[in-house]
Amino acid sequence: MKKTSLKDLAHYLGLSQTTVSRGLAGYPEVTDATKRRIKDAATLLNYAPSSSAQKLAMGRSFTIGHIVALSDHITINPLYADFIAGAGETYAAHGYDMLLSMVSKDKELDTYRNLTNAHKVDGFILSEPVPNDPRIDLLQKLKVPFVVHGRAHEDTEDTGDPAPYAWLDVNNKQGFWRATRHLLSLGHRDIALINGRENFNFAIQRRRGFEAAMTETSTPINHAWMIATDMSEQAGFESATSLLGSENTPTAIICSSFLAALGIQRAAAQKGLKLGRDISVVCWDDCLSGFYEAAKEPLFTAMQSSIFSAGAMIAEMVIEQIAQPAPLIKTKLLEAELVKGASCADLRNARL
Amino acid sequence: MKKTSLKDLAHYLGLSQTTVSRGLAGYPEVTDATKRRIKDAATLLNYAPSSSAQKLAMGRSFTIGHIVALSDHITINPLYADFIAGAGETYAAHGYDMLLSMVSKDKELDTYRNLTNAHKVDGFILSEPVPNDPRIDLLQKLKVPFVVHGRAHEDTEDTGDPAPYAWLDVNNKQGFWRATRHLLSLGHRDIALINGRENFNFAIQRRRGFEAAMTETSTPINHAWMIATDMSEQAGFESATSLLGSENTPTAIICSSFLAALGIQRAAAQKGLKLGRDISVVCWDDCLSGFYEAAKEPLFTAMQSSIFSAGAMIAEMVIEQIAQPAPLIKTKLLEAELVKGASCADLRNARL
DNA sequence: ACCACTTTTGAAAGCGCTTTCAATTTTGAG
DNA sequence: CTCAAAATTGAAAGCGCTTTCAAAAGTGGT
Repeated sequence: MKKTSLKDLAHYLGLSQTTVSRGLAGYPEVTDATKRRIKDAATLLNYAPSSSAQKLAMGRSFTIGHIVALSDHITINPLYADFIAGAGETYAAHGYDMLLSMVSKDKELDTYRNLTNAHKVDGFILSEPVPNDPRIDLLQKLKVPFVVHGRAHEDTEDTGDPAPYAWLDVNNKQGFWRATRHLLSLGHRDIALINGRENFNFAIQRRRGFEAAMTETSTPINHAWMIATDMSEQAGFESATSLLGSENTPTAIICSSFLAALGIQRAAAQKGLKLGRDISVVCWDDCLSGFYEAAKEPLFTAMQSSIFSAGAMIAEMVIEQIAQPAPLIKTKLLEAELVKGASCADLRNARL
Repeated sequence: MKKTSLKDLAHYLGLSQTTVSRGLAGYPEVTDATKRRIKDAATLLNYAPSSSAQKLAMGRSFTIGHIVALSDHITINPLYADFIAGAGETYAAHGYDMLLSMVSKDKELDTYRNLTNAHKVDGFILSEPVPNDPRIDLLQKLKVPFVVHGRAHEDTEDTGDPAPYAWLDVNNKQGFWRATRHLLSLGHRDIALINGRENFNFAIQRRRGFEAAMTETSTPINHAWMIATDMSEQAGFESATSLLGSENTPTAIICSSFLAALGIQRAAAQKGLKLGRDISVVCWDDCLSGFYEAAKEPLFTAMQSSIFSAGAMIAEMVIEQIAQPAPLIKTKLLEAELVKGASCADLRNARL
């Protein structure tokens, strides 16, 4: 059976294409009665509008581009997977599609250019920005809507001030500041930091938050206890093993990922230390899906910020920006939420 | 500056749209000289054809759909990420785009239907087929090209016989048969299996390969040594710890993933056993990117089969199928390659 | 019954490309 | 030179939709 076109449908109904088109789009000038008739016939004849025709007529593509640059070794990490899952769900809900383009690093900028010029996308999401990111310059020059996940420029880090581009980021500094204050308020003073590597901005910001909280409470910082490493279980295990191995050990550890926290737990267990009694842990938790058993009280006290919903929100942001006639630049700074788990000891009621 | 259209370009060149269009597409009836002229002007004016117009005119979308169904907890595992990275690269090389749609399980079939009816894609890649997969039925009814990664039907497992749909799969049974024979040839008889869970077909096939090799050499199978568990580092660690903990231990372990092999290594190390001397390991290796340091001799003896290139090959397959006027169903069975590493002891030269 | 509105419908002009078919130019054999 | 065949170019008809603008139909106050 051949594909039914709008024309076929209109002919079948004895109406004009105009009316049918409007009816399907839900325009108010079409009577509810005819709208019904149209929709029924559409399902009956199994009609679906041709998206390329719609795109051409409307001059928009209803597609958002995500470009991931592959280096020698690919980097679609689980964080990114969760992120695009969140975005994807929102796109679907708004009738948008996601165009995922995987290209080698050297073709990256060209790909942004081509997708834009060919009108294949109405906007972009840009991930993992680096300082003075050339992609941002390019997209601004191309005048195509885009939202950055994270921030590329230092100066906007703390305040969340309007920047020349739209972004969504989580307040990493504030998050670790709060985590540190929480431990301090429980009476901890010997606090270690197992952070991510400082290639990307978020790790720097988290360290600053930690330092700020320590400094403003006149708590001495032990620099031997500040570690910047991978955000993996193994790295967490190794770092914690070394921290807990010396004679002088911290009473609490702040770490940058849930996975690392699991490693810390393993290291502690191996040394016969109990989490939340002998050693306290607060971790950053991106709420990766598939990591937790449901219906359980949280294992770790954590600064939680779902990367899935970050994806969803950023998707809303591009869609909104596309809808705006004037280029409106919005930014959004998410605050991580302190969720108390069973991993922190209160030192103020010292052993009775 | 406004977007340059074909009309603009033709006008600028003093040629007709027809000629310019043909020139850009590389048709032979256009002189090389004018072709040059056209291409130069195109780059000069920064011309890029509107993809929606092209799609409409040609009746094709040059887009391949990948649909991932999200359950409560999302499952974009690193394997799938590598897979679509491989596919994505091939798409880019052939001028195709990838449409990645993330929808909840209950909307999955509708999404296939909609994308097809709206002509948003020219074909699909279908992942993780289950027995009697409804998606396969649907796509066949819709008469849209598609290739399945893996096989849904038992009966085609062993022979690679033509099935009513196109697929690409790796010969899991043969792979583990070879791995087992390899260990047997080195003099091992006490071989354990740490397999993936048997929800999906590949784990069943691998077990069968193992059993076949053992049976045909009249080597007794110890069923207590056949474990089906997650394919994670932790699961590998735990399984190996228990295998190596009893008084009666295997001399070799075959396992279903590189990650699990790492866990086995850790368990062995903890018990003071050296890999390739005290205990031998062969693993299945999907060649996930980002897991190995470059320029190193392989850690494990493994059955290697790159999932990245599986993605690339399957992409070629859909593209080819789309190009065929008649619906041609091709299947491709990949053989994993036995790569020898440092993880296997040769028991035939017993301690001298 | 009439007029001035307000609703509802439709004809037709795009959107920017590909492609058919016809027209024009070039080529080369006689 | 001539003329048929080959090579090159162009006019115009779609592809299937949206949307402008005009026409037709309905509404109600007098």
